[in-house]
Amino acid sequence: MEYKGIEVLDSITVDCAIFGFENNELKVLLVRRNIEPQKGIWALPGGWIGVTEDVDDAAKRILEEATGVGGIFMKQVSSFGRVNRFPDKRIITIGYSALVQPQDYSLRPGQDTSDVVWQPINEVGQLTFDHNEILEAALKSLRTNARHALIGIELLPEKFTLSQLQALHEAILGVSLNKRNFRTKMNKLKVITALNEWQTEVSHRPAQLYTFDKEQYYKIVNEDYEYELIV
Amino acid sequence: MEYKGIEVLDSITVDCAIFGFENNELKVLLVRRNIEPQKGIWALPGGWIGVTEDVDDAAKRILEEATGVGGIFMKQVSSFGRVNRFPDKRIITIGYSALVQPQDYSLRPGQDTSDVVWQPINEVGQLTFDHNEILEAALKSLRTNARHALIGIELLPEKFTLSQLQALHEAILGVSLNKRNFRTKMNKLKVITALNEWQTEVSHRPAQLYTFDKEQYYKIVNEDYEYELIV
DNA sequence: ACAAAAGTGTTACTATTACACCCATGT
DNA sequence: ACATGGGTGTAATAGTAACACTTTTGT
Repeated sequence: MEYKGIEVLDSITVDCAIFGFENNELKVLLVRRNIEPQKGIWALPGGWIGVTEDVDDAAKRILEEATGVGGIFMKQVSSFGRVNRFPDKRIITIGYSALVQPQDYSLRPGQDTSDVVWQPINEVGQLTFDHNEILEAALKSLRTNARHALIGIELLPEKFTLSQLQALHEAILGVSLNKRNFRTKMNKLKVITALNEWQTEVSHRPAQLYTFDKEQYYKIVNEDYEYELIV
Repeated sequence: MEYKGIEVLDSITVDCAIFGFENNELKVLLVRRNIEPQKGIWALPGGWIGVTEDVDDAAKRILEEATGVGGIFMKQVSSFGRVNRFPDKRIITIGYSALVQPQDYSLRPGQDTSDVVWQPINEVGQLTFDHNEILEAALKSLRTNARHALIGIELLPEKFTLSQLQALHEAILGVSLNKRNFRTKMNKLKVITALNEWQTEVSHRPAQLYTFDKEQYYKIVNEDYEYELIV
């Protein structure tokens, strides 16, 4: 099958759940379809896979087309293969997920979309096809990571306060956490480093700024719980 | 594309990593390819997806064709989409995984395979295409479950001893565990129930038999760590 | 002085880890 | 009697959870 002059696979697509954190809210990138079927309905950004393109690369390209920025690490979530998930035609889709900082991106609709927005995760309505299901799977994987305190490096600015980090975890997990214990845990994990800098221009005691200890952070991410044995 | 008289998708396949536990060893089901390309090379059982068949159902059917028994729950592991993973043709595959008891199955080669064997996990050599990678991903997911003590109900007989259960965990995780602590943990999780029955005809103190508390077992499985929060 | 958010002390409880030891059976 | 695996007691340490309190800023 050909699409925009490129030979693509005709029964597989990629759909992306791109998460951002802004104003202490977890948001997801949605586009409004400007083509049939389901024209006008909100959807996760998605697209076809080139015949000579790795699926991981297709996911990156599709994100880039939707947001204007590339080089983001896309993680595969799962594939979705029910017969009737897409009307008229049999299409299997592979769901991908990524975490970014909305302020780094200037959104512009792609060729087949009329709008692009950062939608608060609690205000996502009915999406097209099985995209709500894909989004749920991506969220679940995000939560699994957050429970192990391995989230934030992509979603927060270089310097951040512990309250911001806690708000992020609360937004992702959808629960409220105990301040004292959250801090104890973060310190114990050694994934953050205190800077000799403080917030300014706030009408209360300024919070100390922190950065992620990238070495320790990625060390834990790559271990991937491999050594977390029972007993 | 047509295969054995059925219309199938032509650039997607399913490959299955089927695990079994026998003689205190973790094993995986391998088939020897009897068609080109890579005829004669060992592989995970796999096949095409019917145009009117859910991908999950395709996985079940393929397992059934390889082992002669159906109705097993197949869990999706991941998809594999590198351009050159399959020679000559662009094919993306979706990896599935299942756990069974080898003694329940009588193996017979399918139409495109010359042999089917239960291969000990430590004696798996070079497989065809990227099947070693698919197997690794399936194993990793299996280990993640085992670390949370959520393994065994599919791999052990109805009644089993705690030593068998421990041997299973050790085989999957590839480590040795402390007997005392293993038992304490299993009891605490309440996923097993002691029976009023003991081993017979062993030349040492007979072990007490246990069953899984299915309700508690599946309750934990379905929670899927959803409530295991940090802090 | 007060509001607001940052940040710390402490305690009770639960889980993990590591050893040492006892028990019941067949030979 | 002893070899073999089954099975338990216990104590030190580490992690979790809950709550109360102090600190520093702007208004």
